[in-house]
Amino acid sequence: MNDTATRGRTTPSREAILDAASTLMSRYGYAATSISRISTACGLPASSIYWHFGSKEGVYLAVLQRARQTLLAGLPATTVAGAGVPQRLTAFLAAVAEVFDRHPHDLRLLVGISMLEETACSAARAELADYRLALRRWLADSLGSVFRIPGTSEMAESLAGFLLTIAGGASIARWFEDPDAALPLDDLHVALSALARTHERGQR
Amino acid sequence: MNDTATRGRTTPSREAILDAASTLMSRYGYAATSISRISTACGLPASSIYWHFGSKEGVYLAVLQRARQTLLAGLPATTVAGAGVPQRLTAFLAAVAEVFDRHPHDLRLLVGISMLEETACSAARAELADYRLALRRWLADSLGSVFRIPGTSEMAESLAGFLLTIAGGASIARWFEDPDAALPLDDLHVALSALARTHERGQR
DNA sequence: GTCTATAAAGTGATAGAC
DNA sequence: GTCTATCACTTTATAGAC
Repeated sequence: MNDTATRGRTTPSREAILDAASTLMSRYGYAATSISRISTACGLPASSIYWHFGSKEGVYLAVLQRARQTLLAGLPATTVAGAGVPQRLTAFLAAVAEVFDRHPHDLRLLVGISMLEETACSAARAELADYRLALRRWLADSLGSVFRIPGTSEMAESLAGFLLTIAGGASIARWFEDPDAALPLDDLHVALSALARTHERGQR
Repeated sequence: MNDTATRGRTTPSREAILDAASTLMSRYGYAATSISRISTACGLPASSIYWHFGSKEGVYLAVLQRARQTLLAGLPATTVAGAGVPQRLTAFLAAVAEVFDRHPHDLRLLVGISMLEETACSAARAELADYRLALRRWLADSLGSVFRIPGTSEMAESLAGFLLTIAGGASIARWFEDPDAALPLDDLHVALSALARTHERGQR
């Protein structure tokens, strides 16, 4: 990928290409999404795609960056309101579920985008790692607010990791079994409450 | 895919092709794994691959079938021994973790194998669904043994679904972050115990 | 910035000798 | 069952007119 990716920040045609590419890639994966399919999907010739993004990997990288921005921009504040821990936990989990429901597309790009070991350039790997890290950060800070502890505490980090794992697993389940599957909110409430109690007792 | 896939059940060359194909597909996904790469990896010409499996989809299907058999054959008995529920739950989770550690390859085929919406034939979709269902069945029966309830009870099924989700999410985490990441056994013990108590109280 | 045209390589799949 | 050779097509990517 050369530096042509820096040309033209948010022109309509660039966005149209990214729309087509992200739809196709989240559906079929990186390898199975060809430039020609993107071209027919967005109506622009292949050479325009190369002019904007330089290479197929350049398209992939731009798709990931936009997906990350979209999803992170849609996250609510990490300050959770509510009288007690159970109420705040319920409110927080509802917010998580809403993000989960609203962004199946972007989450699939994060979670299920074909294999990465050789397919993607290191920039794409870094982008995905940042993506995941930002989600984890948001979860930990929000959980800190729920339990009135620092978001950087071991407990908040640990609970965030557990929740991120479940969100990833639920994203798989949604794709394998039921496209409308939601997060198991009740189970999560019970499980996170129990884990929090264990942490507070200092048993870990 | 034609019926040539039924020729020769377990000849050495057939196994060699499947070894190469499953390694490549679990690493790079279905779309990014070409017949020629399989050919060079196993040392047999492309035409031999077509003679054995009829098509690329035929190879994929055979890979999935063998992965399923391998993984399911390695599952321990669903009867869990131990004095009390906590002991049996610990023993069971250790067994799950061992399967998780021992079969990263087969689990990746189940979980991460590129996108499926159009790539795979319906036979492959059915194979994957069966695969997942069999795992779920084993989890539910084992959990039934742990809690001394029927494996078909709502509680066992519900806990199995929760655990399967986490195993899938952990498989993602293993691939994204840490190749040696294991299942969060302590967290799972706490979470499953709490969920079981909630079920037994009939609160769900 | 977008168009047509095309190069160079790789793809799935097949034919036919042995 | 495995080999070489090959077909028809698609792939990524570029050249150059407008």
